[in-house]
Amino acid sequence: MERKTPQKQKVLDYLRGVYTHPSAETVYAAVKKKVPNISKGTVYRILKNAVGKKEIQEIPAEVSRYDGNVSSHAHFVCEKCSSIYDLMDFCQDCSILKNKKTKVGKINKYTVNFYGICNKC
Amino acid sequence: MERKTPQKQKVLDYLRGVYTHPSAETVYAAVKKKVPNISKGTVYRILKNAVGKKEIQEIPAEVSRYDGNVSSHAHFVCEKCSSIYDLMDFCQDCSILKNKKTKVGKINKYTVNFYGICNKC
DNA sequence: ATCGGTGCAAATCCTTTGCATTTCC
DNA sequence: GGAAATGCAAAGGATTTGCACCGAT
Repeated sequence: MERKTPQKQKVLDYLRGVYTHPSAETVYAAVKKKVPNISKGTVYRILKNAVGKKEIQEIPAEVSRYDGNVSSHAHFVCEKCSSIYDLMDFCQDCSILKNKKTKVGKINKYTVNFYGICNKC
Repeated sequence: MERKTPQKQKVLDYLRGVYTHPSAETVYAAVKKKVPNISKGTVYRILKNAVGKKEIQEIPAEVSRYDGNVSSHAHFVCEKCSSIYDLMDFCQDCSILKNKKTKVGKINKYTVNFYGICNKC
C-alpha cells in the first residue's frame, strides 16, 4: 500500500501551489527549503510516480517541466527565457476532439503549445 | 560559407523522404547504410543545425524526434509504441491563432499533439 | 515488525564538444 | 590553401537505479 510521507506531501503541495511549471531541479530546490535532507532522486521518483498515476502532468522539453493541473489546457512557452504560462481560453475547440477517433487511433488526451517571446522578455 | 557534404545531403534527404518522425539514433542507423563511416556526432550536429535554421523541426519527447515537414500540423503520438503520425486535417482552427497576441506574448508557432493508442498497437 | 520510501552515489542514456584530420570551394 | 565539416572519443547533463537504512502503518 502506498504511504504518505512528508517528502511526497511537500513535493505535490509545492507543484499544486505554483503556476510556473517547474523542472524537477526547481522542485528539488524549493522543497529542500522545507525538507532539507530530501534527495534529488526522491524528487524524481515522486514526480515520475505521480505522472504515472496521472496526478500531475509532465511537459516534454529539453528539460521536463511539471504541471500540477492535469486538465488539457494550452501552454505558452517563451522561446527566450523558457517560461511556461497557462492559456486557459485558447483553442477550446480542440477539446471537442477528446475521445474522438482519428484514422490512426483514438485520442486520449491532447496538448496545445504556443511558442513566442513573452512580455517580460 | 556553408558547404554541401554527402553526410548533410543524406541526412536531410532521409528525413524528408520519410514520415515516421525518427529519432537521431534512427536517422543515424538509416544513413549509416549509405554513408557507412558517418558518426553519430555528425548526425546530431546536422540535425541541430537544420533545426536552428528552421529547415526541419524537432519534436520534444523523452528522446527528441525530427520532422522534415516544417509546417504547423498536428501529431498523433502512440502512448504504447511511441510512433508519431501526422494529422493534417485536425484542429485547423488553431492555425488562425498564428501571429495572434495573447496576454503573455505574441505567438510565433504552435504545436498540437494528440495522445492515444494507435491502430497497430 | 514489516516493507514501502528515502538518501546517497554510481550508473545510464541522450546529446554535446574538443581536437586532429579530412574535404569541399 | 584555408575554412568548414567530419570522426572519434571523452565530457556533460538530466534522469534512473541499486542498496542499505529509516520510518509509516
